Amino acid sequence: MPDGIKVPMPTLERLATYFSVLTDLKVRNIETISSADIETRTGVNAAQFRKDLSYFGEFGRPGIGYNVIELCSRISRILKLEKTQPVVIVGAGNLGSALAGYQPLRAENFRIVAVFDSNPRKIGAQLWSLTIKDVANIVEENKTLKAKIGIVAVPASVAQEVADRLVKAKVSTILNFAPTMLRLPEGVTVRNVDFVQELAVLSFHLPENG
Amino acid sequence: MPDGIKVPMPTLERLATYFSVLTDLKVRNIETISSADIETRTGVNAAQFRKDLSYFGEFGRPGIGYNVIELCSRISRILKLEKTQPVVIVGAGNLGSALAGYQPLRAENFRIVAVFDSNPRKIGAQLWSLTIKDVANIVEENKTLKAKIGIVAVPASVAQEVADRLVKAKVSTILNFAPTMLRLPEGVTVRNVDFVQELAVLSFHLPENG
DNA sequence: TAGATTGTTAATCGATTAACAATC
DNA sequence: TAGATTGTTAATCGATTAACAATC
Repeated sequence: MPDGIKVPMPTLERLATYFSVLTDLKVRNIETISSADIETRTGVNAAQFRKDLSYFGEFGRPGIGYNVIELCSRISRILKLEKTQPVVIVGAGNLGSALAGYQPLRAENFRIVAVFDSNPRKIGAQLWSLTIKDVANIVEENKTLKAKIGIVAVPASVAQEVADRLVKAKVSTILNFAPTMLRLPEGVTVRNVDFVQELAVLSFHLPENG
Repeated sequence: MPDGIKVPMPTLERLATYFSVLTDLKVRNIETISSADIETRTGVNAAQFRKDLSYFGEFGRPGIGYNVIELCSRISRILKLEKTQPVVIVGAGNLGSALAGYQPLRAENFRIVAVFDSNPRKIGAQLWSLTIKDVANIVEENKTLKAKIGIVAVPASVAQEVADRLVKAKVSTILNFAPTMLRLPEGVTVRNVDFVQELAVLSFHLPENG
């Protein structure tokens, strides 16, 4: 995987899609696929697929296609999904709790290792197999947990504060569910998931009457 | 709002962001803003902001800027957020439950009017102020509910089946949380939210060692 | 009037896709 | 060899941004 070239964000997002489709094919014992197959299964143009892979090297054999197992494992390596990633969640409300118990994350090698909250009523309570911890101790706690991925599942009003704490706790990538723009230092990657925004876009597409 | 011109998807997404920022400014009694202000608050380039608005008409005054209240209400109209939108959720698991109780949706004029599930243990149970209903009856139920927006919060294995039912129930836009590509008829809009994909992209950005 | 800021055009940038030589 | 399909180049498409005349 030649580095130094910047990979377009859409390519990375599609890579995750390919991985999920390939995992499925692997389970179903399908050995080989072509870029054309990928197109029918994902809607991504075949040339797009090949181009996406080309950022990371050569993966297929002309005339034959791609070996499912090999391609799957190479994408896994590119996305750093081979080893289990510890993840911390801040916010033990409905959303944080749902995420903590979300099975597909575990299936994909992400392990929720701690859930933090600031509410004294929640601290100490059990959530799935975890004990909710005081967010005030996150810097200390993460010295042993060593999570590099953090999830912000708190109201917008306290999201920046929580994000700052995560950065202090040496978390370097953040998935933000609060509908607010986080200001973060260089080197920290954020992705925002905004349910209201998603629904607003759908709302725009609603038929005019009816 | 001259129609017939296709609005880029990124523009629509940013429109929702502007709306949320403007709502906040309105509450804080700020009367006027410039595109440069928007840039500092959202990170969106000032020219981009003006271009985004230009798809829908003229909104500001040269030399002055934009009236917060007016701009807010016009974006609200563009995104069809002025009147309350009924929304149905299929899937009363952790995620569906969290979404049903998610306050910011309500604040933005989306009203969860029903939650459906297929599990007999869940059907009839209370969730917030709603009674969980049998998904088998969704077509019938939605004749009175008249929801045009549906949320799919079920496992990937049954997502397509659920989406088909939603379409039969005259839902025309779907927010899909299942990590699978839904095949839907022309005229039905889908947006996918994939937590695993989000984390996979973050995973890619993780520092090589540490 | 001078200063600020819009709406829009034109230039730039980047991502998608078609086409094809290389190769299995 | 003939047919299939890759990896990559070049053409196309679309989105972002800089620049500026219009205007408050």
